[in-house]
Amino acid sequence: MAGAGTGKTRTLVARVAGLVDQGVDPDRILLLTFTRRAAAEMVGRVAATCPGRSADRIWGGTFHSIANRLLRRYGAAAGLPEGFTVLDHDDSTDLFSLVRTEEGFGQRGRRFPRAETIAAIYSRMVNSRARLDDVLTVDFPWCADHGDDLRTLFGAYTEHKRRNHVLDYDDLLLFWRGLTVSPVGEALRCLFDHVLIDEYQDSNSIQADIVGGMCGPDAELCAVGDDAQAIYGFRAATVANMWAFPTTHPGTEVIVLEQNYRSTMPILAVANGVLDQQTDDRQPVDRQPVDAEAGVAAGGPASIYRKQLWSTRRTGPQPGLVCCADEGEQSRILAERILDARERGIDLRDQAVLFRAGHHADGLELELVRRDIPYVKYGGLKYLETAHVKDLLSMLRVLENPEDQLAWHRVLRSMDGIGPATVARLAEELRIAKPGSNALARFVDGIGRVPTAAAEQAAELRAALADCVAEEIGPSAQIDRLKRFCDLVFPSRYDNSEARLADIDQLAIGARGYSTRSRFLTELTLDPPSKTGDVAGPPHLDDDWLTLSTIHSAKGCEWDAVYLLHAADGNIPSEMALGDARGLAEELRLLYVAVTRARTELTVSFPLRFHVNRFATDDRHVYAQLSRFLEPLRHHFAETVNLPPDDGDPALIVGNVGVADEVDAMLEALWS
DNA sequence: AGTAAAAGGTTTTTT
DNA sequence: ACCTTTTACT
Repeated sequence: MAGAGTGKTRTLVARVAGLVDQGVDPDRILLLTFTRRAAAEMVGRVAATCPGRSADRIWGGTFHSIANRLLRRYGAAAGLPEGFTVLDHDDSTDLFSLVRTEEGFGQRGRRFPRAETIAAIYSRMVNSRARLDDVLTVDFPWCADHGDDLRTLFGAYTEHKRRNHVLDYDDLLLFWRGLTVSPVGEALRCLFDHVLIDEYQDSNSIQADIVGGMCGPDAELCAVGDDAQAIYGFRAATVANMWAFPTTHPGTEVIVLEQNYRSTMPILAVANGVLDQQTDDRQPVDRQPVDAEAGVAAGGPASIYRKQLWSTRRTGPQPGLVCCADEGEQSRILAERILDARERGIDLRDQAVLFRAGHHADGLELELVRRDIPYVKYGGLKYLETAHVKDLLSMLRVLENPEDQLAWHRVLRSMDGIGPATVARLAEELRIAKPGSNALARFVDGIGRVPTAAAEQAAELRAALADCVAEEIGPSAQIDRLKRFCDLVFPSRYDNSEARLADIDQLAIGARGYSTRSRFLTELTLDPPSKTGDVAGPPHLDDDWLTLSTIHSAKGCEWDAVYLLHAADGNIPSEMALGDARGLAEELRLLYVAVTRARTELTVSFPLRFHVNRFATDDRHVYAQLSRFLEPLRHHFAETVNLPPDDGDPALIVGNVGVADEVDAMLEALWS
């Protein structure tokens, strides 16, 4: 049980390294982390600590990637072929979309939830193991009318997946859990002597079952987490796993870490002040002061410690609070402060700007570009999610698995004059999804009639696929070859086709590091690059760049100087969380995560004026106030107020003097 | 019958 | 800015 910055990761790494040093076979250690990046880093650190012990053979990864590995090996017991395909989030959304049209929803004059929403409802239901009706009333009340249609849809979706031997992200966990309670379970439990889990507060109940199901009677289990940093409730993660741990696993020893090795006391004062506002009373709070030295408590029934972070870094700059007139002002002031910090010797790489939602950084990005300040943004729209990249990946997937219906649909649909109806006919003629029909060879051979508008494009596609089938050329060259088809198709499909074609070149460069197409594709679905341009390695930026990140993506990271943007009520806490106590509590923890990322300098800013909704074409705005969580902590901050001088642009309102009428009369005179 | 263009709506956060 | 639905056009 470890507070922010108290060395969770270090502890896990040290423990694993210790085990390996004692001669434990690395193969028999399972290390579950929240991201694959974290896994790679930790395994790397262990390997560095004990060289020559093949520490890189540890089973390290996310629940999903380990599930993937185990199911490839033991999936036969669950009726899975070795070569099953994994659907990433977008694929399952596409599949919902496909099934939805097949089932003919939305054609009855009433509006139906968007495919993305349907996928979200489904995933929420599965991961929280709640009944559909409850999920709808609690989390998606605006879709409650469509309960029955959704039932039909979910059935069709599942059938589709099973028939085509594909698994979505949720299935990976469900099948893994299924294996642990099946006759194969015993074999799985024999694989590992040690199971370790990072960020346990963000696991869901299925994952908790898996953890339990993987531990044989002699296995040693070690979980690390901070209940105050639980920020994935929207994904059905539950801190209850952590609280219940001592009960679920009798004989548990609870160790509490409270000393922070990261931040100065002035920053921790804010963090502690945020934490003090936790009111969630489902949370059993054990107020007894914990002896930081001994740090050990009996593992009684779920007990939790209200942590007070402390540090030996007693002094440091006072955190700043900046109140700005509007977003433009906020961007300007922050850019200046960032440059100033760099002057004072804090590299851009040691600074980060954090925000609640991806689009909160839009204004700042403009300002950074204008001032030539290099930055990398984490979160927000991902490179892989852009339409044209998905187009190209679909072509690779067709080559890899000619029975991949989703990929075929996307590829065929991209040509001119081909819509849903023609795609359906082509799928029939090519016998896609009929095992053994080899739709790819049939297509290359010229089977499948296309409308004249698509004739030239289809010919090029057939040729390109034929050139890539043999795989005598690597994935990068295949992408180059397929791009010639894109050259024909993109101009009519996208309005900025040049930029998109350039992206394809980037993708080809990124693929150079992979020996086979299959490796390239698997890597991309299980570990989608988290920042734009990640596929192609660091973009040609200067060596030094600033980090922009959502608070969620910043978990586990730290910087010397941290700026928190848009800290207005309605953003933090998000307007959508105001409804219930659970959501509000999570927003508070989110703020806690944000402020504890800072080592030395912390700046919080909020604009007084912000727009009502992000799609707005008008200029409707409201006047904002500081986040309710920070209001009681104002005395911890050095406050600056930046309001525009009063002389600028006074809103002079006089009555309507009929200018429009005059203009209209003048215009009409031109034709009447 | 089927595609393409235009109109109308849209709940953050992400493995 | 994107997705879904409706309408217009071939």
